[in-house]
Amino acid sequence: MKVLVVEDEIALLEDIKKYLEIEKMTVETASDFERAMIKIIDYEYDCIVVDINLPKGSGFNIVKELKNMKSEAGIIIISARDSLDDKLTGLNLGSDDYLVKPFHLSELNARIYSILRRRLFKGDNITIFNEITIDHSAQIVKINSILVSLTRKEFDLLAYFITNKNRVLSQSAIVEHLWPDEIEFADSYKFLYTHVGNLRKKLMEASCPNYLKSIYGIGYKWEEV
Amino acid sequence: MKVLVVEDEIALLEDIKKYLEIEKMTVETASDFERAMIKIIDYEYDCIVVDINLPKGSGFNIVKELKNMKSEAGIIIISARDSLDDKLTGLNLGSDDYLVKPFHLSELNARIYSILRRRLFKGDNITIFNEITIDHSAQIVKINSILVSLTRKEFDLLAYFITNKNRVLSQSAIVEHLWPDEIEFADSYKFLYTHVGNLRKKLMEASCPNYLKSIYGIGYKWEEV
DNA sequence: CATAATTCTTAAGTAATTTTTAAGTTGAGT
DNA sequence: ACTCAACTTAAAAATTACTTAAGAATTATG
Repeated sequence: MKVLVVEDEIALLEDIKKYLEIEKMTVETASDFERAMIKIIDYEYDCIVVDINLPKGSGFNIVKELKNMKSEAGIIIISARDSLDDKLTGLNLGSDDYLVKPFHLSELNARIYSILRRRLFKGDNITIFNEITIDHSAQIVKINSILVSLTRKEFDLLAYFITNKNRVLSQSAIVEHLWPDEIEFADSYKFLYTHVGNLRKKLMEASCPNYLKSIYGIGYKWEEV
Repeated sequence: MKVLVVEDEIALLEDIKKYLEIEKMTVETASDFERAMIKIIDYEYDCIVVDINLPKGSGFNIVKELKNMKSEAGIIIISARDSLDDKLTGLNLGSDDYLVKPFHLSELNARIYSILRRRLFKGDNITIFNEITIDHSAQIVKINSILVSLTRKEFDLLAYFITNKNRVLSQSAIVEHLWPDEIEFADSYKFLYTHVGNLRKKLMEASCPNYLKSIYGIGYKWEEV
């Protein structure tokens, strides 16, 4: 796992580097636009964390250049500005995530892992669980070869359950996975019940056995057998 | 998750203890080098949070001792000094993380969990006691490979007993651990009897030997052999 | 660009499960 | 034999989970 961090505040840069290295990533750093571009051209990274406010050129230009190069790297923008405009500009240009300063290093770490996980699903990626077939790239689910129409949240839920089968998933873990942006409502799981309920109903209508067990006080578990 | 916090500022020590207990960790404390070493020798911890500036010996020596003992515990150093030297000394000695005062308790919590996560990849978040297997992350208990369904209080009780096997636990210690919020302990421990009773019944139904001894007038003890 | 259709979220009411309370019974220690 | 601690049981209270339906917010469509 190779990460490039582009940031001109040296103290923060060092902190990020150290933290990510403890998390077993290979981290390289650059503190201005030019050096960042040199590294980007020379090496392939899995993920690039870039500050918007840089000497000698905006971080947005780095995102643009990456897209021009058709780079496969995930992009996380960090910025002191919290304006919606900046967020949209960043995401429109093709960045994968946007983090407002100040943030916890653990949060940055989580988002990098999230990008990697998404990366794994790229390409024709098909999961099969008994009578259920999930085509992640096409967002299609078939049960006994018959197509089941799920909404996006329902699809994400099912995919998350099945890729973590036989493990107990806490409601907070599920919520954090399905709503990575929401932090405030992390302890309100009311809406999760609705989506779980809808998913269960659709699966039942497709005559799929009930694999999804509720674990009272904790969360859910998708059980094989 | 068992954590030892070594810190001589009592106020900070108490704050940390409270915060981590809310996060469902079992926390023990020590305020000087000697007492810390006594606890480290006697019990196994998953993570040790240690201040560098201690009465009767530097925190660095604790790290050294831990490494000499080939302890598996994760180590987080906290210190007021922000010098790179200290940081490097700490990390070179084999600590996992370094936190500069003042810090947010949530930050400390995140780093402890980070250590726990790393530990998870090593496949070690499972406690085994004879025929009993406790999976702490999944909150699952198996006896002779058969899943036993426990409520959360029952699970917490069993986990607390087994992680403190062969130690006499006072009722007040148990109550304080399972109900960290309650302040009115004066009203005896009637409810503990109920949960202990329920736990015993479930264990017996799963044909588990009776390891849990009552110590008249004091509390309970989970006895090996 | 406005409208329709779908999906997501909120809210309220209900059901299921766990926790606590309370009262009565058993058992240990003096 | 007496006293207090420990245990059992069952029901009330509290918490957590589910269902349903309607209001927002998205997305699709003409």
